[in-house]
Amino acid sequence: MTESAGLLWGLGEQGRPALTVQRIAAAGIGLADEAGLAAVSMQQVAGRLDVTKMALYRHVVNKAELLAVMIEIAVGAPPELTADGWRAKLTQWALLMRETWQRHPWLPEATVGSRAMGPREIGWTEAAVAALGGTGLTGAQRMDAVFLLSGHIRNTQATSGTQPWTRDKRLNEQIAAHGDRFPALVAATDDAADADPDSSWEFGLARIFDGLELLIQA
Amino acid sequence: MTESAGLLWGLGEQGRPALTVQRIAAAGIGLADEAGLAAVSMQQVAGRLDVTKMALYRHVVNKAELLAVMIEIAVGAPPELTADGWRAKLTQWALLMRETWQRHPWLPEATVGSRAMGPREIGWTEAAVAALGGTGLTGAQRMDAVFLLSGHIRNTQATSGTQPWTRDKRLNEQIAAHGDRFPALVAATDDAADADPDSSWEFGLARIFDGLELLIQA
DNA sequence: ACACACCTGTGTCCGCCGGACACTTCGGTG
DNA sequence: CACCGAAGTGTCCGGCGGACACAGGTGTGT
Repeated sequence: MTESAGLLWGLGEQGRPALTVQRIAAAGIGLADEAGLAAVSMQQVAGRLDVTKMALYRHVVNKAELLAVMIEIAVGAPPELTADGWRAKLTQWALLMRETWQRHPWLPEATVGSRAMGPREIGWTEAAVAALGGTGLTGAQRMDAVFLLSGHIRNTQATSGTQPWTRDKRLNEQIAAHGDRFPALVAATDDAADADPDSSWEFGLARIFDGLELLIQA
Repeated sequence: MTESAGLLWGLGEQGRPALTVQRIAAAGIGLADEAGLAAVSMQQVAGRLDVTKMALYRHVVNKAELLAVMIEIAVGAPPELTADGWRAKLTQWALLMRETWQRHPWLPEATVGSRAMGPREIGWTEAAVAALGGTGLTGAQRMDAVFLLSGHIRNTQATSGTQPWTRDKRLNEQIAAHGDRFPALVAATDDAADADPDSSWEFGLARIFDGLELLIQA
């Protein structure tokens, strides 16, 4: 009685809404969205919740687990692919995944290496592999195709996977400065000067799909 | 006189061969090769040279510069592509780059993000772009093609870029445990159980080259 | 011959990191 | 009322990158 009365009365000005894994992960995601993955330290996350860093260790066993929960929450529920045909389905899938990764630019960086994957993350892979269902590809080929595609998505995500020499100012300067040593690069970059900055994404996607189509038709 | 005599006499047991950027970078590379990029700290590198960590800062301005020098030395001189035709040339290029990255498994991890590239590293890109010289592709397309290809190399390099769900034991266990939720994955992995572990590499390479060939012929 | 400047390496200090461990505090139950 | 377990805290540790002042030797101008 007394305690439930206390809870009721306390509800209004409840200063501390009780620490949960969800709230901790949300704080970490917010931090990563704003300041990058490197800014996610136990103290920063704790500070954002007005709590000592050690309090977090009551809810996550270590930083890796916090990261895992952050990823699982940030990727969100896997999509339903409504388009017709594997190519349209995979295009839809790639765009959705790209959107998600653009909303959380630290995701590519955080999802490298061997680690525990949550059900939502696996669900995304499931959706892509399922899209290749009626194509006649073997299981290994379907897995490899999804791997190839998602690798490309990761690589064209600016924050982490990207090769710096696509639109890198410093690189272009260096190429120009030592043009005699890199004639092919000078020619290519001159020609590419006013190209769509998103071209690598669409270019790669088209090549991959064309290559897959050739295999499927054979 | 005295000092040259001292130098001569000292030559035999010259305890300290003088710190240079090359020696420092070599120590860093050795460390990274053996224990991974994470093991490369200023103190560890210094310890390997029997020197205080602060001594290193006389030769490199900060850790990022040390990393840059390590990369430039580790990638080595760019190759001469002797094969005939763009496809054979790029295959040769990809294999050589893959060899280099296998010799230094930390390279993929170290070469992400925006950073200063050295002449040797740029030279590798030059070689690949040059291989696409007579194909009729525009400059932007040649750059995008090389970007796509080298992204695939990075992604299939086990240490960093790889998606864990290719041959990950834990993942396969989880798929099996919750098979009802991931029917397409169950089917695909069952079928792929005894596949070549290197299949993703060759699969992706073939798809990319096929896609490029289609574009070049058009 | 001497003083000076420079170059190389060192010691001390700082703030930040992840994390182990022992503690308080408090609410619910016997 | 006594107890227990859960939640949050404080203290400490080793390691990290790096700023800064300093020591020692060596070459050079006077």
